[in-house]
Order: sequence, then structure tokens, then C-alpha cells
Amino acid sequence: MGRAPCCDRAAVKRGPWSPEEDDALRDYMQRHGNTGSWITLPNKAGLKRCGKSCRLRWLNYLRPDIRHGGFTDEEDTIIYSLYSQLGSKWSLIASQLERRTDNDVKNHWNTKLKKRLAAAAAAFSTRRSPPFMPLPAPAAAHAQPSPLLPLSVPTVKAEAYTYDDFLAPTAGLQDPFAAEGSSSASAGSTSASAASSGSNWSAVDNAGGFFVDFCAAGPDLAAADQFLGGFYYPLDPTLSLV
DNA sequence: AAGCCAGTCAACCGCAGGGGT
DNA sequence: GACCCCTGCGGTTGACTGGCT
Repeated sequence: MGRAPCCDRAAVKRGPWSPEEDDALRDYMQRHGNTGSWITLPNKAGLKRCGKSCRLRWLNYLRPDIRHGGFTDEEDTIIYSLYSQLGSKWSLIASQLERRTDNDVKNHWNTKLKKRLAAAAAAFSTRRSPPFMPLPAPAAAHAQPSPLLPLSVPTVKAEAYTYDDFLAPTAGLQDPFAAEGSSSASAGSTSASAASSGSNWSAVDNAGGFFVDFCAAGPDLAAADQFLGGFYYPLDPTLSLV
């Protein structure tokens, strides 16, 4: 049998929204907000749409306080980083980016970032041997919870993240690439860290990428002091598909 | 010019979970 | 506690577009 549909499919319009429908929904939301339920909104707004469709259209497209496309490198880094810790918690990830929707972040990941990362990891793995972290393992993929997880960062911050929110490891932790025994990896690397830049994130440049380190953080992030891990973020444009 | 293909993104679908009764 | 309703979420689909042959 299956679940009953949320509305009468024969009676509602589906597919792309027309400018007139957008105007009707925008006008209604600006006049009244969504004080009632999404289910009843289409009738009130004079729309022949499912309530869920109205909600999605408003939240992902019509809302005035959102941006579309044009993801910055900084946003990409934040998405990579949060994905490596949280997996596909798109709403959570989007909540950490200013004026981005979960749908936008998800599409951006699926169409660009995932491929870029996979290509970079594939290219990189032919050049180097372990140990290193070629791909951020989604949190959901962990058979057992890592002692490093959960990361406290994403759940508490109200405003958007910046590079500075990815905190430097405690002193004395080794660059994972240094363990390869190649002196060139460390000697030839450059490091952007709290010590050198005043910033509190750490990214060690190795062979065309950055190993971004994470630390545990208290609710205000300022109290972070426990190293949690990190992942490799390749920046070499020659490794990118796009 | 036409057809094909891959990339992009808006929109849909179904499930999970919260809140109310 | 059980049930129902509604919202939010993540996965997936399909229309559209631009580039290539």
C-alpha cells in the first residue's frame, strides 16, 4: 500500500514554478510569514501547490536572505572539513555557512567537491604511500564511533565559520606526512598556523595540498585545546577536474 | 545543423522524528 | 503509551543547458 501522499497529486501543480507562483508565495510570506502550517498555506496564498513544495520553494529559493552559487574557496574548505567530521548532514553544514541552504550545499558537494576530492585523492595516491588521509571518511561510515568524535564544533556556533574556526593542534603533534620518513615533505612544506599568522587554524602544506587539523572545542570555541584529527585538502589545481 | 553527452540545479519523494492529543 | 499530523531532512530524479563531435 505505502504511505498516503501528503496532498492530492491530481489536484496540485508540480514541476517548475512560474514567476506568477513565485510572486504569490513571496507576497504571502512577506505579508503574513508562515504563521500557520505549510499544509494550509497554498490555499491561503491562492496556490495550487503542495504545502511541501511551497516550503521547499521558499526555503531554498525565494527567501530573501540566501545566496546561490559562487561558492568561495573558504566555503569549500569549510564544507570539506565539516563533511569529514559529520558526513552528509547537509542542514548542519549549511547552518555553518552564511546564507546557504542545505540543498545548495548538497548540490555543490555532489556536482563539484566530491569529484574534485576523488580526483585529487586518486592522483595523489599514485604519488605517495600511506600513512595519510586521502579522503574524509563520512562520520556515518565509521563502524565504531571514533574516540575523536563527535566533534563539538558544528552544533553550537550561530554565525558562519571561517578559517579561524578550525583550530590549531596542540604543540608537539606531528605533521602526519613527516612520518613517511621523507625529510623533504617537512622541510619543503610551508605552514599556516596560529604561531605564524595569529590565526587559530592549522594547515600544513605538503605536495600540493593542506592537511587541516581539528581540535576539540568548548561551546565558545575559544577553549579548544584537544587535537581531534584532520584531513588532507588538496589545493593543487592540476589535480582538479574543474 | 543535429545529435549526444555530461554537468548543474530545482524539485520531488519518502522516511524519521517531534509535538500535540 | 499510542496514534496522528506536520515539519525537516537526505537521497534521488529529471529538466535544462552548454560543450563536443
